[in-house]
Amino acid sequence: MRKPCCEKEGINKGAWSKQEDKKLIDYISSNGEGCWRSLPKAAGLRRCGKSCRLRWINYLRPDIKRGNFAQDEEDLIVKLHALLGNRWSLIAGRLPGRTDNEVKNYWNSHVRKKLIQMGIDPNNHKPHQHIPRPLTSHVSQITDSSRSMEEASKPYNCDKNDHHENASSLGDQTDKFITKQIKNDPDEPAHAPPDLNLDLSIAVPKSPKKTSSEMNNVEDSSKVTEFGSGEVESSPTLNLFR
DNA sequence: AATTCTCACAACCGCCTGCGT
DNA sequence: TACGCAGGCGGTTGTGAGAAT
Repeated sequence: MRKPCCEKEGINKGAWSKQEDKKLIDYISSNGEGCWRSLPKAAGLRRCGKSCRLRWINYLRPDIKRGNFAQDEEDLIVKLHALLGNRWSLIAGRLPGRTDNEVKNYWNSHVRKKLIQMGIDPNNHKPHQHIPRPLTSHVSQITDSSRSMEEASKPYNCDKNDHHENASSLGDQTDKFITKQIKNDPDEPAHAPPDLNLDLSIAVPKSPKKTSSEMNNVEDSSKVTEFGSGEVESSPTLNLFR
């Protein structure tokens, strides 16, 4: 039997109040992010440490970008998802000011539907076999995506410093991993949109996480590691951005 | 105006990994 | 090497707001 991460009794759950937010912000401002387990008590919060961490990381951190996703952000999410699958934290790491939870929610509520409407299976980024694709709208959307992608790539190019700053803080492994996938295939240099800032150093993640869900997704993982010679190569969503 | 439905998003839960002992 | 703990991650659920009937 697994021990609970914290005592359940006397612990608040659900939405955070402004007072709670303030306590958390005040505490972290003066003490920094420390031991999440002991933080609630020290900060005078009746919350689980995990809950505090989540609240801080996803909503209270000063560098969080709130609001709608820009078209370029959306395009980037699609591309990264084609590369990485449901590795939301890695994807979020490429989106300055965005959190994994936010990216995940956005994917599930917006992007998934959009891809499905376009006749693309959001899980593998391949065309649905049995869902008839509305040709006209599909084409128009592709055109639109291609167009927007050109624009989308610009900010990442222009804002390289900003992006790099973010990337460096979010783990070289992610960057190295992505870069490897892209550089893996010398014959397909256009996997990453030319202007997209996926220009990162090379390395293989030392121990790719194999969660149970990923085990179910072995095919997917292999696609990622074999990117360039595998099926992702023909990913329609990636094709959209070529 | 009231009720039902749908959607978006905040938050929780359980599992996994890394690290210290 | 084995074990326990803390942090991190992804999947899922709960809930409130707005739309539709």
